[in-house]
Amino acid sequence: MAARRYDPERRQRIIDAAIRVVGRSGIAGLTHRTVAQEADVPLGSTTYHFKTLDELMVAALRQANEGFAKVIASRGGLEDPRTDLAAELAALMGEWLGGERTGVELEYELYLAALRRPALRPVAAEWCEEVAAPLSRRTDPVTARALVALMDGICLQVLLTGTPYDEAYAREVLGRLLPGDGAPGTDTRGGYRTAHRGRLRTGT
Amino acid sequence: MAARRYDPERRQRIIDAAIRVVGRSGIAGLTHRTVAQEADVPLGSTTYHFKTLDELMVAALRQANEGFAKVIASRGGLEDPRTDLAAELAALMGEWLGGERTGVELEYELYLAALRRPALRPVAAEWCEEVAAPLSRRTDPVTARALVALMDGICLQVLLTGTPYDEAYAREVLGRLLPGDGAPGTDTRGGYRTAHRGRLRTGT
DNA sequence: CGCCGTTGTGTACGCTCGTACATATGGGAT
DNA sequence: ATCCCATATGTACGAGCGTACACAACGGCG
Repeated sequence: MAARRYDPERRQRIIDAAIRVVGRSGIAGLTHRTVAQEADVPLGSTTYHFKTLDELMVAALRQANEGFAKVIASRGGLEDPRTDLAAELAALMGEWLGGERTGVELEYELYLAALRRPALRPVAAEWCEEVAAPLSRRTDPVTARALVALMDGICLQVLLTGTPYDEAYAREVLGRLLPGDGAPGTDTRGGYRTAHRGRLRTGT
Repeated sequence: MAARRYDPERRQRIIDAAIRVVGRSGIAGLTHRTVAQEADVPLGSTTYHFKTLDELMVAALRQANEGFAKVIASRGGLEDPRTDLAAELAALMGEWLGGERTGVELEYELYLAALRRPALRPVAAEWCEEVAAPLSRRTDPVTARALVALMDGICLQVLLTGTPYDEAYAREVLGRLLPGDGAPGTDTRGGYRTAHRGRLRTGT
């Protein structure tokens, strides 16, 4: 394994390894040693590239954010003004939550770590803005921020309580947040049913 | 259960100490030793009463939940159908977030810990239901759940990104979630302004 | 009154952690 | 070709962790 000297991708590989470690064992399992082992580099290498674990987490969170941003971008429907925005978002969440729990846990854990680690807060703020930006183009900035907040809240309820994700519910309440630009469902008073325009998508 | 070396307050004091420790140093700082020191009991005492740290966290989270439930209950306005529910909730959040950050961090950290610790999930679920229950009496269960989700999301955005809490914004978007039961603000399209009935409250 | 099992306490063990540091290496400036 | 220093590595240290386990205390029972 020698001949690893001068490895310009070393830093990147360490970040990738950190993400895998957090995905597998959570932030609690993130140490210089576990990352070194996962990346197959000596201990000194991780401490050299990232003096502190916070630094490593910042890099990992930033990279995880980019991954999520790609997922959003790849789902073109968000920009198309003819689609039902609430339905589109609800479907997106369904897809995300329907995948491996590991990936979702990973991103949320890094994101939520900002609660105690001020170093992560700017990155968390970036994430909020990045997600809200494309939504702002469909509605307005205030609504966009609220949509992000509600999506966060719904995802957390699913993840924290173990309740299964209910896409119709998500579509309904997301729709209520949209300013009355033509349709959505504030008319379904005492509980949503099937009263929805827009295409239907299978939940998770 | 008889009174051997009967110290019924011992267990409770350990829980209280655990809450203080989490408030000060976060979950990462929660160990049998730190709790023992904080509670001024020997190390063996904490391991005796709580075989595992998860067990201790469950007790701590449950107790923290009770504290929050009291805060809600003490704010009578929620039950009074004449008050503006969205404004009431926004004010409640303002009060909560305006207090010491420690307390808010504490509850959220324990709550969010359920993401990785299945043992905490039933307690987290209880909390959701406890908060949603009184809201269900004012609207319907679906709306109540959505209100809780949105409040969570807004609080998290404040806590994770460092953005200051904007009570008028919260009131506006919470109001949009309410089914059109008479008033609130889905009429303010492209941005909220001052268009609100109900009393005004100073933000944090 | 004196034994006994439940309940509480103190200490010591093995492990992993972050950190520091002395050393090796090799690309690029000269 | 030579030298220099940012890069890379291996090891050692002290601190803190969960856990185990032997021992002290004391109410109930014979």
